[in-house]
Formats: sequence, structure tokens, C-alpha cells
Amino acid sequence: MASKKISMAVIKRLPRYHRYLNYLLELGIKRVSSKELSSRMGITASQIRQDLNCFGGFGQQGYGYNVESLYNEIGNILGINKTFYCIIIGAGNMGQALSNYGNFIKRGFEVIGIFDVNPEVVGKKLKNLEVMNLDSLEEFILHNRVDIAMLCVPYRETATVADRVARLGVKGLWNFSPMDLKIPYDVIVENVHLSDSLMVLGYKLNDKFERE
Amino acid sequence: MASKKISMAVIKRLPRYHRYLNYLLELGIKRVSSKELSSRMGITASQIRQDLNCFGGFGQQGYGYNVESLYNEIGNILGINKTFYCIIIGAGNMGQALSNYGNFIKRGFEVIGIFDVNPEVVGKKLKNLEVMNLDSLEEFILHNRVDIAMLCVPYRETATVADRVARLGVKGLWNFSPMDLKIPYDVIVENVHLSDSLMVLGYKLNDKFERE
DNA sequence: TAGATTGTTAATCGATTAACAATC
DNA sequence: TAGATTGTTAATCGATTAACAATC
Repeated sequence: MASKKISMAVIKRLPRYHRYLNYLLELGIKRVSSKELSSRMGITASQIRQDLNCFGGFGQQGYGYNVESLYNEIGNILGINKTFYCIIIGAGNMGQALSNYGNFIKRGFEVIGIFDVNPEVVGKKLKNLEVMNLDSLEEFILHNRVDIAMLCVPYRETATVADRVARLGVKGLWNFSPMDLKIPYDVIVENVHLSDSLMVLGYKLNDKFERE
Repeated sequence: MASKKISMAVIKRLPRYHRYLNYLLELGIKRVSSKELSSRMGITASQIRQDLNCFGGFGQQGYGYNVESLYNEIGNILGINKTFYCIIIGAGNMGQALSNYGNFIKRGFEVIGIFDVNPEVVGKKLKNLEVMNLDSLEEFILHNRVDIAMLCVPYRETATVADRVARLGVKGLWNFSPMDLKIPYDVIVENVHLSDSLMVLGYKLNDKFERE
């Protein structure tokens, strides 16, 4: 796979294509042209064709794209056929919300462990998993394959926990803290900065009202 | 404010500047040059100066930027000095997580109501608010100023609830469902597509492993 | 004043859109 | 075959970076 580098702008659109194709699939639609997908998604047909052609020629001239096979192709590119083993660190509301989010498993993300420090929470069952004490984190990771750690601990703890997890060889961090992690290990971090997103919404609202 | 349009790329970086400046403030640092901020944030000094100059000349030649006043300026631009009144719809784990997230209030987002349909949840106290029945949504919005609705309901309900809320004049939606809302009202939607974010992380992990 | 650093213009780079030959 | 639609190249647009005169 000595492919040319694909830009993040393209990658970030893939899950969205995947969702739309899934929707078409559920509607029983068999084929779709870039033009039709374009009008549904509100992006140009040109962009759709460019994006898809980063990964291969999935379409057929004069016909368009087969919905099911394109859905599967994009799924493969995103790796949802593989399983990523995940742990959730911090079993507060956010951690619990993630543990209950059934959509993840459909997309290949399986939660195999949940950790917390709070004695009132440790031992509690969430879904089919018992919350473990954070002290046993090291042991757990040594004995189980863990690809991704989902960090849902309070702000103050995040940097420490992230470092601890990365040191043990976990390769992906999904960070819910409003901070940018800097870790001296070879780790991929994906941030979910909720307050950033909310502030952008606030900006847009202000902007709109001021202009009107 | 007949200003030239500011690109989303710039807007989206503002909360991040805001966070870093807050951090510098906490460290007791009084002034910062674009060069120093650049090395801390990992973006070019040029970009920082360009971004800030979209909104005004906040710096001083030969000196740099005063941390506190720049922090405040960006806060103003983001509107965190104003209060946005918010309701949470859906008091499941995600809704509860949001209701407990104290950071929002600091940034001007105040939750004034929480709604659910589940009789087991309605009436329950979350923080200082009692979960209301979704049936009383209309009445509540008519009698209270609601700027933003945070949608934490299951996938199937999202479109309906979004429409209902928008029809009542709520101007901002913060959407946690993995779907792109299409609403025939004049509403600003900001999406938090958690599974999209997770899939991008999955892609990056795959990509890295395949290349190595 | 000399040094530092901004604000801003110009140059570059990358991403999006348009166009069209290839082909189903 | 004629019509449709892709894959792909070329043109455009926008965002980032570089450069430097202005000025504190």
C-alpha cells in the first residue's frame, strides 16, 4: 500500500458517505450516481468523485455506483470490518454514555474494559462489564489487547492517565477532555472537544443575530 | 458590524486559542508573542497573526499580545460573556453527562431545562433541575427564553424532536445523533458526530499500522 | 536608538470545482 | 448506437505561509 497520502479533508468525509450509503441501503436503493448523492448530501458531484477516486474506481461509467458495494468499500477503508478493542477510563456519565452506545460495536469498536477510581462505582455493572479499579489498568492492558483508550476522566487527571495508557502501548486515544494532549509516545489522539463545538455554535448564533 | 466574512477555518480555531490563553493566564504569564504561542500550539506564527487580525489588531509591535486582554477579546468574539439559555432533550447518559458538565456555564451556556419521555426519569433531579416530561416542551419554550436545544435522544426520535424545537423558534441545535438534520426552519445546527470521530481514529490507526 | 514583533501584502500551497474524454 | 456517468486532468478558489515595512 504505497499509496499517495490522502488528505484529512477527504478522510473526515468518509464516515459521512458511509452514513448516507447506509441510509440508501435501508431505503432499498441499489444504485446511485455522484450527481444524486451530491444533491442529497449537499456537496458537489465533482468532490464525491474525487474523494472516491483517492481509493479506487468504485463506479461504472454510465451507471454510477452500486450502493451496497460502495458502502462496503468505504467500510473497509475505515476499517469497520476489523475489531478495535477499547477501554473506557472514567465511568462517570460520559463513560457510561459511551459504554451504552451500541452503534460503536456495529462499526467495529468493542469495549472490553471500564475503569474508575471511585469506590462507589468500581464493581458496578455497566452493560455486561464490571467497572474495574484504575489500579488494575496496567495488569489489564498487559493481558488483553487494547487498541484504543477512551478518556472520560476529569480535566486534572487526563494528562496523567493518557501518559499511563500510552506508556503501556495503547496506540489510540479518544480524548474527551478540553485539552490538547502532548504525549512523548507514538500515539494517535483524536479529540472530542465538546465545549469547542458548543462555542462555535455560540459564535454562529451571535453572528447571525448581529447581522440580522 | 459590516465586517468581511470570516472563514469557518478561523472560527474553529478560536476556542483553541481561548484554551491556550486561559492556560497561560493560569501560569501567570502576562504577555505572549505570536512566535511563542506558535511553538506551544504547533501552528505557525503567521497563521496566528492572520487569524487574530480578522477581528482587530490586538497586539502591539515589539511587545506581542497581552495574555489577559487577548483572552478576553477572544471570549467576546465567541460570545462567552453573553448567556445562552439551553435545554437538554433526552436525559439518558449523554444528557446527564451534559447536565453535569460545569465547564459550559463558565462559557456562558446555562441549562435551564431537561426533558425526557421515560416515566422512570421524569421527575428525577439532575443537578438542580427536575427532569420534565417531553409533553411540556412546547409550554416551557413559550414561557422561557431558549437559545439552544441539546439533542440527546435516540436516533429514531431526533428528526422529530429537532423539528418540534425549531418550529417553536429555538435558533440553535446541538445535535448528538449520527445524522445530518434537515430542518425547514431558520436554525443553526452544530453536530457532534461521535461515531464519525471514532471512525477517523480507526482509519488513522489502520493507516499507521499498514504503513509500518 | 536598536531590537522585537506586529499588521498586512504577496507568494505558495492545497483543496474544490469545472470540464471533458473514456467507456459502460 | 445514444445517453449517462465515471475517472481524471485542468482551472479556480481559498487557506496557509513567507516576507517585510510599520512601529512600539
